[in-house]
Amino acid sequence: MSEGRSPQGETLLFLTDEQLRQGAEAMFFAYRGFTADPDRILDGLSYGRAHHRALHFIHTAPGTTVNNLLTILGVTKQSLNRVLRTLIEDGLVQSQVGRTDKRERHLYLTEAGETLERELSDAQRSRMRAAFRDAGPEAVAGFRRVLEAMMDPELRRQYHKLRGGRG
Amino acid sequence: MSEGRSPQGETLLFLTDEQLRQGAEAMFFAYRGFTADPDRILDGLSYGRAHHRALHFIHTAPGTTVNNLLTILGVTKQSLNRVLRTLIEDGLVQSQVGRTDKRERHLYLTEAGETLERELSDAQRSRMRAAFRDAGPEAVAGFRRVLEAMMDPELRRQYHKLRGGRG
DNA sequence: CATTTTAAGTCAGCCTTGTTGACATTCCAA
DNA sequence: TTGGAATGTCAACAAGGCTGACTTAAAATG
Repeated sequence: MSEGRSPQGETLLFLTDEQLRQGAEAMFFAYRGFTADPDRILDGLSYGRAHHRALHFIHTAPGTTVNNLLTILGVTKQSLNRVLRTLIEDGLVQSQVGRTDKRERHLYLTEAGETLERELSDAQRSRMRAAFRDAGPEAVAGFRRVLEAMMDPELRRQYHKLRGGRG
Repeated sequence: MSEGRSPQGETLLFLTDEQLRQGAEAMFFAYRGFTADPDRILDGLSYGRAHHRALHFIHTAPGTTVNNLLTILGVTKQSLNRVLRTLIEDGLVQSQVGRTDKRERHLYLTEAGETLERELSDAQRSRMRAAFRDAGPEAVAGFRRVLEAMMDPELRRQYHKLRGGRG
């Protein structure tokens, strides 16, 4: 498809409504694939996708506060609390009172939490690895560029913050 | 397959666990953006994301049967039926008994249905258009290549079937 | 010091959207 | 004529969102 050599003069075929519609459907179908493998694992346990997301981001940002996690996940504290409570009860997540500000709780994965997080992430990554490999490095770069441009500015900020120093 | 200049010798940095994790987070944040605009419109009406999906795919594949739509959406007939019933009651979707096989129902958008579908899709597309434009045609091609590689084979088949003749 | 604000947690109730299971109807096809 | 497929419907349930109201503790601020 259009290898845009000429930003001005070209037909911009990739911006037609039909192309955009196709892109939307690709997002829909791909997201299903993206969540399918960890979902299968979670089905066996008494957890859902919400638990996976919490584990994922606590792993990524260990010591994060509850408030910070709320912002990242984009849910209410009541929703998150329901998930977090079971994870803490089950010994997958540890909540630690803040040292400088004792109102805050800092969240960490326990060893068991890390183990489950790894199992879920491995399942998810193996599909992504195959997709990335099939598509090649340049496609992956484009993939990321488009996804990033699609985010809300506030979420993009969060995204960069998470990857800061690691990316 | 891999575009790479040096399939063997290169570091394959884009396949490290950290890079894959970053890709997963990009998917998560971008999908939020992807659904945000139509969701805002739906909030006002008494509809949800499920209604949007039904409208979208009936628009894309007019005359589709219920069973076909079930496969595409990946939900149970009971779930779809609940959504479909309200759309039909509200005069957005028309269900037509099949001519050759009278068990089947063929689904079409009414004029009102087309109007709402367009409103929702326009909202979604305007963000995608901006993202595509920002990222450029080559990035968009990569974006689509990766998404397609991420789909379940059965869904990829559905995806191609939908775009057949149009894509 | 008194007051206000912030962080977190909790309770109750509601909605959407997914699920199973059971069952009826209609109609094609062997 | 009978079996099976496609559809529709009813009931019940679960996950995971939401709002609103309220408490506790601690920090920040006047």
